[in-house]
Amino acid sequence: MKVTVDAVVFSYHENELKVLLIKRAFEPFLDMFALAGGFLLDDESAEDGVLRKLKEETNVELDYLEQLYTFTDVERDPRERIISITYYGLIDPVKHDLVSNIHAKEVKWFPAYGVNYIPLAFDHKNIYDYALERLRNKLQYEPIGFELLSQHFTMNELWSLYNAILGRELDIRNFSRKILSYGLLNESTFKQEGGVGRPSKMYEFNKEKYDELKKTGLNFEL
Amino acid sequence: MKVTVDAVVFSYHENELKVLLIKRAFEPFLDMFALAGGFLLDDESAEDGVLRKLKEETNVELDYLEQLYTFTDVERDPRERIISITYYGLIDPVKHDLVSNIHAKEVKWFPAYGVNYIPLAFDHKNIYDYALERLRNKLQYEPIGFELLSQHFTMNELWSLYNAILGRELDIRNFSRKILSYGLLNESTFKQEGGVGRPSKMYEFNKEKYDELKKTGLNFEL
DNA sequence: TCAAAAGTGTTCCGAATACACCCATGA
DNA sequence: TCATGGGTGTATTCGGAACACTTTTGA
Repeated sequence: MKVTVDAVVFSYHENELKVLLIKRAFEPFLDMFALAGGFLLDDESAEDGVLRKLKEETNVELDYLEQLYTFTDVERDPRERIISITYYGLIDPVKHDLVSNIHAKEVKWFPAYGVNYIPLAFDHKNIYDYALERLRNKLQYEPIGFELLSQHFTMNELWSLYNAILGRELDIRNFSRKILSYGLLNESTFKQEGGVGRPSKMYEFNKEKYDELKKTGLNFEL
Repeated sequence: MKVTVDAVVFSYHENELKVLLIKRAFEPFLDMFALAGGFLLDDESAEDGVLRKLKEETNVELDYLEQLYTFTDVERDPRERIISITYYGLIDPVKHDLVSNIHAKEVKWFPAYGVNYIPLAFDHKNIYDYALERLRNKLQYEPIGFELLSQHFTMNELWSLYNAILGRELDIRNFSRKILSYGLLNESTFKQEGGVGRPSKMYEFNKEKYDELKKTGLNFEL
């Protein structure tokens, strides 16, 4: 039985959630857009396989990777029986530059909410939907939003990201208070540059603190 | 690459959460306890494969089945590269009778909290831990507790089940109010039999109502 | 009529929400 | 000094937690 790995990679830039798609350079589904991915090798774990394929096909390196689901429908691949172990990944926007290569005809960020209008190869639409739902849920009870921002960010940027992904307008004052109350953010020495009005404080996510709190049973919410 | 499916099957009887294990009849790990499972066939989905293997090895038929995680460590099987798609299942206690067969030397329910003291084959201990954690989490935000009870049950039985799985004593009055507030339980025409004191009302889970409410965005909690 | 367990009502507290005002900065 | 966006404080509301009493049944 053959096994592939596929990844739904999200990024947040231009005030929008984006997803990484490639235009297929081979049959089946030649020239159609699809998730990055490919066959898993015998000497690598699925995680390693995903990272390898992403590097090959898109040149991105992830900051966060989580297994999503394994799709096993008998008919999901027109060639033969192939199951797919799927992942979703998050990436720092400063790393979002893409590099063309022989594995794909095109590599591109698509607005996440426009993907519905693009036909995708295989059952990749299902996988994408599943990933988006998972991202939305997870965002609300795990501090993963930071993975989609640069190391130093303003509260407003974090808030905009939450609004964009959750699709509703949160009260920024309550949001800010809540986020800060977990003590997971350090004030950064960076200063916001440009823009009118009072410059915002910048923060950075304190991963060590998070790992420490997780042991004692932190429950992050909203 | 070979692919197996493995299942962590939970049941609740004798006021205890139990897990289904089999004693292996073949190498490797001959005579060791392990999860039910086996190789996935080319013409079946993973779900179908799990149900087939469970039927073969233990004769149980599940009321609830959910994919857990796919384990892909290169070294997880001493024979060769084998990945495992794992599931957890829940079963109505009236169906908990087990049947011996040629696929396993023994088929047995173990108290869930005693599994730590039993060496398990392969990486099945990891899988089991993962399943228990998932069950605990899921119990608190999806109405799956009913799947572990008979069709007709008392509020006290449901409450005991929650206490046993979550490992803490909930306030039964608040618990009862909360559960009933979702309107997912129908009062059953059954009457509790035997026992001292005032007989309890019996309820049954209304799955149709649940499916209906889920569409309009129910969020069950605790 | 008594014991045992089921069932209902009420108070209290804290967190979530909604909302208004003050502050810092650059032009 | 003024416009712009950042930051803080507070009243209100709602749900969760804690807790005590009444009801129903079988013996």
